[in-house]
Amino acid sequence: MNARSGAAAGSTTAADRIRATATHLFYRDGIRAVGVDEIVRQAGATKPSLYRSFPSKDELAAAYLRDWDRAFWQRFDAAVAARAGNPRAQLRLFLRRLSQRTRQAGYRGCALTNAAIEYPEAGHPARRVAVAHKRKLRRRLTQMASAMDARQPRLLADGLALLIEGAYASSQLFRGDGPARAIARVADQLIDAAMRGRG
Amino acid sequence: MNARSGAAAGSTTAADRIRATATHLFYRDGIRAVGVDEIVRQAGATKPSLYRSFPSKDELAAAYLRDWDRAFWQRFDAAVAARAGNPRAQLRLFLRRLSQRTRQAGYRGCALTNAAIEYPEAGHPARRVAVAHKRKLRRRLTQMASAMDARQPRLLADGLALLIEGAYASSQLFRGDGPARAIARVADQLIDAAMRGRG
DNA sequence: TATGGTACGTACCGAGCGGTAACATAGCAA
DNA sequence: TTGCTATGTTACCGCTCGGTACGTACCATA
Repeated sequence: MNARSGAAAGSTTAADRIRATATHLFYRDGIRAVGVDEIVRQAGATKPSLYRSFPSKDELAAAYLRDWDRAFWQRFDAAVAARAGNPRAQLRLFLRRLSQRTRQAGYRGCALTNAAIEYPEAGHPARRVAVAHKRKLRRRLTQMASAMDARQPRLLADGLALLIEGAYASSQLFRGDGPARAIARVADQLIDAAMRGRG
Repeated sequence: MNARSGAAAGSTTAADRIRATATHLFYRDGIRAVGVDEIVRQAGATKPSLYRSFPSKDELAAAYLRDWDRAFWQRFDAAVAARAGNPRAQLRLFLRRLSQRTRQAGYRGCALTNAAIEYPEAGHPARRVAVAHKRKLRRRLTQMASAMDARQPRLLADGLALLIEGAYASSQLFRGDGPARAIARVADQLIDAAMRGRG
């Protein structure tokens, strides 16, 4: 009889429960702050089960971040699909939803950014995932800026990237009514500036 | 005979060397990643000396962050003094210097933001210092936006705050040529937008 | 030369860390 | 019945963590 009480009671396999519990705890408390004992305890599993499915805690963290990356692009692509053919509206929708998320209780910013800050060491598995994600985001933003026919697509993309990262960080410093609430309006000003004298 | 080799060889007292070494290691590796043993070892001191000067590692971290806060406002006020009476120029100078700093080797963003991410728990001493700092910064930015006679000072201040936090975070994800390089130009666009139709 | 304060080191504590070895068990398919 | 897969159980490893009880060298003053 297991004492499965935590985040993953419904899952079937131990690996799934461990992954789900790790996701919950890593995001809430930070990766370094959470021990593997605590993870398996809350998952209703044991350490050998963890190490049968993941070669190390670092790799478990990397898996958690890959999950996050996947979920991020689902949200991103959902906004893109909802405003097909209109990159400016796609961006606006994504940012408005992001701004709403930052106000939710328990919001702790971007797991990938947080992990990169927790693990500054160059080759760390968690860091690798984070860096790859951010590069891809920057590319996507540049493509969208180009599709909008912005005057300097790279400059607009970088401005938007700064706003997004700023929303992630500041939402952890101000609860609820921080600067993140302004991101959609401010992004609009940036896009306006980039479009001035265009279609 | 002590083996003082690290960051604080010139200092006289053990407390000073410990503080200087902690600053160096905390900033480079993160607070959680650095043990007190490593600090005192590199400071050429011992743990009792640490705990005579600081009640706990958490309070040592808080002291480190208070130092950082002080240094930040020195940089900020230096830019203000160099462009007396011209808040827009003050901001531009500060951001240009910030953008340069983000490109330096070993730059790891804002120690206060990093600490807040490492310690999400509400009452943590390190977090307290970080939150107080960010509130003060937001107030200062709002004052400057008002002094510029911006249309919506709070909105401009929040936009600038997002850019600044974004520069801190993204400079840790992209080395050298990340979005942070654009912060001064992008901030100018925001200020332009806020001033449109004004003096 | 005795006293007292300051500054510091030696040696240790219990607890937790990430990770592993050896073995038991339950369920299911051939 | 056999064997495979997935899981749990128990016990352990070496190491590091933050933190402390206690002893000591030095130095100024009297």
